[in-house]
Amino acid sequence: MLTNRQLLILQLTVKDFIESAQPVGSRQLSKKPEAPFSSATIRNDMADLEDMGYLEKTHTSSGRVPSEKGYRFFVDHLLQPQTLAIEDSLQLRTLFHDKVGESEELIRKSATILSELTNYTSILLGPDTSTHAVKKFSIVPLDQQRAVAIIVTDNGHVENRIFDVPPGLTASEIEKTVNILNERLIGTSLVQLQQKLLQEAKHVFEQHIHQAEQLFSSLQQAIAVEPEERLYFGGKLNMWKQPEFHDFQKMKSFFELIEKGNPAMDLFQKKGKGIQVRIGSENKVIEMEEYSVITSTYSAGENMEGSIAIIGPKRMDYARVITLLDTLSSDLSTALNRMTIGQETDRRQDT
Amino acid sequence: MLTNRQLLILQLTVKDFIESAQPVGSRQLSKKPEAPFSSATIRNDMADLEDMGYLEKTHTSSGRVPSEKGYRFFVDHLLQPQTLAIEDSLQLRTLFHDKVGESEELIRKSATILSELTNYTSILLGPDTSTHAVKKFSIVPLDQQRAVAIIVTDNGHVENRIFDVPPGLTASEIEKTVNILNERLIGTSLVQLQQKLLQEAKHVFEQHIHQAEQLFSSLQQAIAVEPEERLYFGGKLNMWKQPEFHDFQKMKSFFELIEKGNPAMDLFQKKGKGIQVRIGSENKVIEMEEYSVITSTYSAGENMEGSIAIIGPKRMDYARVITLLDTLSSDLSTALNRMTIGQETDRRQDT
DNA sequence: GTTAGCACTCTTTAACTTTGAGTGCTAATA
DNA sequence: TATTAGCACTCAAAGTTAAAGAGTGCTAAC
Repeated sequence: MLTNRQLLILQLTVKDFIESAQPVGSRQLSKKPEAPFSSATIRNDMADLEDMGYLEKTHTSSGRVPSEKGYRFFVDHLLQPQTLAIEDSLQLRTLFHDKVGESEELIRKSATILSELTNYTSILLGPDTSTHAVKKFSIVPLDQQRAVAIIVTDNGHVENRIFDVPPGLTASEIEKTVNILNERLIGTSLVQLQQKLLQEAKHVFEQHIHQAEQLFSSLQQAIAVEPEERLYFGGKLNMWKQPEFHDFQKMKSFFELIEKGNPAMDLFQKKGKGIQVRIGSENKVIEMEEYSVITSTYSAGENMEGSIAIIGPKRMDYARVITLLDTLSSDLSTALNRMTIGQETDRRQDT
Repeated sequence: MLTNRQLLILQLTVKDFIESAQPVGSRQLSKKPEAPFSSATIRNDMADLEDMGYLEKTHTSSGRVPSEKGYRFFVDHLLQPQTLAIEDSLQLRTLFHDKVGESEELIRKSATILSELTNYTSILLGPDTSTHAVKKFSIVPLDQQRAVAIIVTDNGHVENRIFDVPPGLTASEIEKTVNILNERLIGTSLVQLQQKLLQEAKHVFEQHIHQAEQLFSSLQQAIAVEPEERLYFGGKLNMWKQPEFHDFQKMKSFFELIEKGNPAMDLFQKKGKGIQVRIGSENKVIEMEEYSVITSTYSAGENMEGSIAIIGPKRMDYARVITLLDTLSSDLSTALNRMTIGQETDRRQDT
């Protein structure tokens, strides 16, 4: 369908526009050594490419700009495989240099570095922690009315919530409560906690504890760990490093999009593994029409998955971001998996 | 020094400018029923006020704009005491309706509401938690190499940190460790923790625990609670509701100021109690010249203090913000104090 | 099939004009 | 003496016009 020269010209046009953010004209292209054709020749090819929908003009006599179809073709067929620049991989490496205890920390840092490296906005979705198993319960009374419930999960995450203690409950009864919880509910995943609490622990409570109902309902509330999806942002402000966003209205709407969170931009509509590129309206959301999103996934141990997204202008440096995301997500996976290996062995010993 | 009419005109000028964000001219003012003078009269007075430095012109034939001196005079002498609008106080009240367990939560919410009510950016500085006393220690082993150290303070705050466990340490030894910590260090404030750990607990460790040194240094790291100043922001984006910030560069520099955190803007240079107003260059920082800051303090129990700041354009609605801040800070104080009363009684019982 | 040449289009920039709100000053007025 | 009307003047903002520059499409020559 497309001649070799047309392919070349399309590629050069997209590349040039990605760099310069300016519509590229035939004369300009013809000056490049990679395109040793006259401007007229290029003009003709460009006209054809425009007819086929790969290029667009911003106005009748302007240079060409890639259409979404053009970007899509570029990403699918014209992307030259790239190796990570040395300085990039050095930067990435620093992430794993000083070892960090909690996975959350590592993920947060990844978001930051990614945004610094790309100059786009990065959004990391943490793995769904609700499948983590409870390692230990603890209750610390604060005063007559209140106590802190603490849940430690097997990945080292600590959830805590303050709750009301029924008046007159003695310290020994609280101790008993903790014991019951620990006996009955250790190993339960956070999602199942509510349910199991009812099934396994309720009757035990009623037998042993004074004022069981009140305590129980308080506990139930405290234990209701909301399944908050954890989003980590990097470089929220980066979009204004892009010239096409040097504009008040655009920045404003971008921020509103970001701050509003995922409702509008359901970024992580994961279909299949590997790296996904969504260009402009491929995001299926009107607010995202001006942006491209590149996503990838990483694993954090035993069927726990997180996602990485980079959001930038359609005129994004796809090649670079893709390789960057590729290596980061695999590095992140190994690092996070190593963190949980210990647990696995450990858990096996427990049973 | 100033005639009554001049005072009136100054007041009206400032008020008008605060509302409209437009330089105010003599003719415009003369139309207001509050100023039943001819434009020429007003013009003369304005000229005088300009000579005295209370007003400025943006260019030779423009209307007048308050100078910093003008704002200062307005705030000090011309502010009419205002009562809180009903809808405002209703909004504020919602804060305290549904009771929240942890003080942090309440403070965070205050920041949000304040920014919504004012359309400016709010920054709340949480009380210095490092003086809180430890209520309970706990250590939960995760696997052979790692464990979580948990510290609960008497206000219900939970600090946790993952640390390395020296290989070969037994479960009973960990239990012993926790016991030692709880025996020796409960009631210690977080600031003193490091020091006391060394003084009181080190020798005990050496007597009872195998591999004391390694464990001890791990613990020491884990316990090093950084004295992070906790800042809570509300309405970071609000500045672009102000017309004078409908400008790319200004918004950008405002964000950089905010994100960079306090180094540049040491907002909470508290001098004296009560409400402080700092206008433009009174902030002593070049980056803050365009902004005014109004601060207030609240108490969170027994000589623990937090601060509230509202940052907006110099053309800020001082009257409203001041009353708002006044009532919020006192409401917040009572709420937070009530939270800690229980503890006080409780702590007395302990000793 | 490629390229040179040319007329044409459209944006961008700068220069110029107009309009409107505002000022300062002077002379008249209460 | 304090206020006001009147008038000439200034300046920013908005609109208009003109020129420059980059690009296109098309035709004819190579």
